[in-house]
Amino acid sequence: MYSLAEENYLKAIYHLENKTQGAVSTNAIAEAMDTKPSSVTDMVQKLAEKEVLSYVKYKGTSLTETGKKTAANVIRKHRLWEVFLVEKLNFHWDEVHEIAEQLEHVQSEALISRLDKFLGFPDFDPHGDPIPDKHGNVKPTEKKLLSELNKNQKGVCVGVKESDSDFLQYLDKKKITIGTKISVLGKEFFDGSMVIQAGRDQFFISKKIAENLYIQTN
Amino acid sequence: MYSLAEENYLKAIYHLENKTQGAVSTNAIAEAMDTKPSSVTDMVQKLAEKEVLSYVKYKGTSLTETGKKTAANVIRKHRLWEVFLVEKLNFHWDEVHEIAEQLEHVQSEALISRLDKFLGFPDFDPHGDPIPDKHGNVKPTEKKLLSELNKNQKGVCVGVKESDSDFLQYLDKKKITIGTKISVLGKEFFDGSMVIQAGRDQFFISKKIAENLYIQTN
DNA sequence: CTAATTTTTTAGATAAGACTAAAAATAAAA
DNA sequence: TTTTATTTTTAGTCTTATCTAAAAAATTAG
Repeated sequence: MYSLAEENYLKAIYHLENKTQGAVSTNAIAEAMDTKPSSVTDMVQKLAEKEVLSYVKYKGTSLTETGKKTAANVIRKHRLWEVFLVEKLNFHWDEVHEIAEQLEHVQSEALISRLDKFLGFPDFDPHGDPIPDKHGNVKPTEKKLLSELNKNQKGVCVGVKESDSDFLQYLDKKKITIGTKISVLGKEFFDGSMVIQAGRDQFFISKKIAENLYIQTN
Repeated sequence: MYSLAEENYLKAIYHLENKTQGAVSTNAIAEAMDTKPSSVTDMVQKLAEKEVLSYVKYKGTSLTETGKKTAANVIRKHRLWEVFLVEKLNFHWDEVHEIAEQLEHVQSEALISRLDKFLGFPDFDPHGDPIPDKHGNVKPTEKKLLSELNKNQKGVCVGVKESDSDFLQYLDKKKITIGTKISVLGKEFFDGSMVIQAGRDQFFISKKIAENLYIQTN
């Protein structure tokens, strides 16, 4: 269907579209893909012919519906494999990205739908990012940083912002993982620090920690 | 390390070496890979430079120790993934080959060793073929066709010769699968038919069936 | 509103892997 | 042992995806 390179371009453009608005610039794609702008121009022209994106010279590109669906499907596969690696093979959150980058390109509808079932139809990957459904739809989620919550608000930990190794070890120690219920017992406006309930433990966390944890509140 | 194409060549040559003796001919490789002999010559010359095989013009090629190890490793990955697909994702024996052809090229030592553990360190793939260990060694096994056994001999079903869809359904119906213990209760020399005990059931099978089932007898 | 700078595109080249057509070895037949 | 047939290799092309260097738009500054 699509080559490995094409899938990677679609994925990168998809992510860039969700990060900023308007058409995606050639340079931005080049940087995201760690390649040269001239290579991007070539590829983008090819993908435009295939109608997965629209491209206007000097103006940038944006994915068509087909392109979005295709990209979301690659991302779906990536995230399902990440769940597999962490849940079944006991990898750590921060070890799975590169492997999933390879697994995401394996072509087989049947494989993915069976994997999905095997994993219990997960909604989020181990970093808390939502897993698109088989039609490429991502259910919009109320994902906020813990630091945005106020006293007495609560939610479920769905991910981290930066998956720094030290930070992940901290979370391990505090037994915070995807799915852990968290409520804000107190918040200090002076420094942004909080007292929270995480699972059945209560403890103090700094603003830096709170700004690195994603919470789903709906 | 090695490209996808290179890995596929090594794998094909490995299989061909085990099927016939002496150097493997260019034409044989071309047929196995469904490509043209001229392409094979190119690739084989490249692989000779990399010292994974030795190649003498017009005389054919044979894998070096490094080449054998590399090929066995790809085959190891292929077979482990097949076990995963059948045991964990409930695919049928005859559906997994193409998917495993893709998965076998995913590069990650850690992934394979964890997968191996997750699957309980299997010795055989769903077709009964032995899984090489991490050093590329295949333990020699006493694999015979059921039709070669005589009265009162027994063993364990380790695979099928031709994985025809009708045949697999027959095995399903008879509850014969990899690991099923089989003993020959009676054998008719006239037509090669047998009465066997398979698991806890006893029944009659034709010569055609017996010639299609691999049994490990040691 | 020109000039300078940045961004983007074009043109031409390269490497991997495959192909076709033709040449060279080897093997088989007469 | 020549001749014929088969196998294998070489030479030259093609495609995909990349690159560098140079040209062309678009932006920003003066």
